[in-house]
Amino acid sequence: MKKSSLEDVAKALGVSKTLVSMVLNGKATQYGISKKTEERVWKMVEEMGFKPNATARKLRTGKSNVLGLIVADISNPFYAKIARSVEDAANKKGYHMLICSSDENPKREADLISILADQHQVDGLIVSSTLDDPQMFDKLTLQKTPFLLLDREFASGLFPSVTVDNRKGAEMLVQHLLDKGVNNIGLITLSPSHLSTLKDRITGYKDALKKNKIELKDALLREVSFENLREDIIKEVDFLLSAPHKVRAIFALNNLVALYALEAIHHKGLKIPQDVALVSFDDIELFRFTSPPITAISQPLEQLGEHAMEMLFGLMNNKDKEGVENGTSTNGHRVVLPVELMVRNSCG
Amino acid sequence: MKKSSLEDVAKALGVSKTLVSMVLNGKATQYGISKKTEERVWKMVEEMGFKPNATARKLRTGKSNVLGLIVADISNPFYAKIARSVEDAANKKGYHMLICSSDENPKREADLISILADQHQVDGLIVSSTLDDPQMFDKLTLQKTPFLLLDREFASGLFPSVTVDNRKGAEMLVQHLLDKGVNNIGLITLSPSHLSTLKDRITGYKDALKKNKIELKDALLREVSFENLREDIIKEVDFLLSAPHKVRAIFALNNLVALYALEAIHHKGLKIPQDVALVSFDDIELFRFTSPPITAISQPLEQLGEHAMEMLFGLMNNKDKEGVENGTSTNGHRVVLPVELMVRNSCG
DNA sequence: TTGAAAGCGCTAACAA
DNA sequence: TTGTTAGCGCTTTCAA
Repeated sequence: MKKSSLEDVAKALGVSKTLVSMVLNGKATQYGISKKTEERVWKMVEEMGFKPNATARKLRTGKSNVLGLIVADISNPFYAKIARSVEDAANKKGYHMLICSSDENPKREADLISILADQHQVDGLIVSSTLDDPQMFDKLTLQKTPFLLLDREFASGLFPSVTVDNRKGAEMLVQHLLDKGVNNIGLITLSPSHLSTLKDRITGYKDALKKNKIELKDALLREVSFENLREDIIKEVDFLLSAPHKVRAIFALNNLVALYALEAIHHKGLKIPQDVALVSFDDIELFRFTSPPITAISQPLEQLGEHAMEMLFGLMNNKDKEGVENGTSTNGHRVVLPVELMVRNSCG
Repeated sequence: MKKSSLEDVAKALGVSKTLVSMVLNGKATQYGISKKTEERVWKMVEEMGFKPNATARKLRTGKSNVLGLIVADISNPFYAKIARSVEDAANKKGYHMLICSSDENPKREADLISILADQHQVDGLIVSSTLDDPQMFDKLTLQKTPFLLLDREFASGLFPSVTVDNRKGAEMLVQHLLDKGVNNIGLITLSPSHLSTLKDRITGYKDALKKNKIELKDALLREVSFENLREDIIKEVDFLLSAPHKVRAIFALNNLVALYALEAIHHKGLKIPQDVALVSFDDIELFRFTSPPITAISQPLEQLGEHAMEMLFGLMNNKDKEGVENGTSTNGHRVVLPVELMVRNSCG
């Protein structure tokens, strides 16, 4: 059973492909096609089970109704939720998602961007980028591929982006610890350390200390590598909890770090929050179930997806309107969403 | 900066499109193109940053290097892990994934299948199906769209599939409880109840009881609805733990059920495992962190993806070889992977 | 060793 | 109100 084409439908009806195409694209009235003919077309389309070939359509119109999404790791619940929220928002507009994981590997991400944008020519691209160098995005801008940065942005702030207030979130988290009377707070971040999310969170940490006139000790800012997370974290937790620092709290810069830190702390036979408090960015469902439940910063994931789609569609439409020059400024295409402190029992 | 086409490259070199195409597809030697010419082509391709347009290629060859994946919900960590494992296996062969969530909605799933297979014409399709009626898959078989069922299959067993041994897993879980001396075990499954995974797990539960000569009480088999999970589970947990049944253990048929059951039990102020034991299918990372950690059946997710891809590629290749009639039998295209019991502290 | 030309299935400008 | 035709960018037969 071969799939039927526009031509098959047209032949079966004894009309032209044009006619069928016009009806299918809802342009029957626009072209003044008689109601009767239109109905005949619809009936035959139904009968033959005809579905327009998206590939051919794309080749002709340049539109595929496919968008690309690149995240660090789709199996990380944080990105899985983001992906779902983006998927839902896209579906509402008739789009589907090509989803790829970069594993925080810049080379891989650059390849993926090129594959999605240049080869598959997605209609739009959403990237939670791990790149340090904005060159790939300059290229996308030049070749007018609509794209936006999700969750992470570049220092320049020149590209359209939807992010959350990482600085503020970190500040809230640290302030919460200070309010609880803990002020010797170790921080564990991870490489690649150029990520805006991580930098902003560190800034938030510093801001909170400064506001409370607490001395910043650089030795308490630890960095672990993404490739060697587990071992590194065990080491750093050990370092922070031992003399001379003996921190009373650990601020994990993302959910993965928090999880491994939690294990490391338990492994040392220490109690949370009695012996050490633990807070994390990236609230994930898991944190409600740990012992004790972990205080974390929750991000409005559904809104991230919705805003991202709205903005991307704006960019996709703008693309056609030639007059508008957008490339040197984000033209208001920059959204920062507020975050929420989820207080649980990991800080006493 | 417009993207360059084959023609642009050809013109720049003063050769034909054919030549460039042949070189690009690694057929230079096959067609006896001179080394010198080949090199000139590669150089120009590099210089102009030319990337072949996958859409045009697809239209011509019928191959897009895109595969479809439909799961219930990509934000469910279980499916997120599966998706990642499938993505990795696909990438190794140069393929990328269009990923969609069906929300256990049969209508939605049928639509998605049609969109991916008929409109986008993916080269292959992997479905963790929520459908009761195999009709959609009969259609795919007829129109020779390579596909396979992942995680869930149909009673007929006629379609290619990669699943895990759900029956055995459930039996192991129940046997584990029995070994611990708990034999009054309530089971919570969920609708849609026709899913092979759920049915097989229930069979496993029954088999374990039978082998141990324990009477099966149908009243202990509870079903909650996917749409109203939380409330239903609270109700059923309540029912099972109260007189007259007063079960000593609850077997959650999947990870979502387990999570809500855990909350419900905690909410009632009961202790696990002292007051009631809890076990679950679908091991997720979260279960290691709950209090207490939950004993569960772990599935070989990476292997699921690998086997799925291997089988799908087999089907995709077979498709071309006309002689082979495969449609009435799975021709060995049916893999059932073993599962593992992860004993933790939720059973005493 | 290379090129010309057809055609994948669709849309849209133009013609009738 | 409907049809003819060109062409999106590529691969592939056939010819040279």
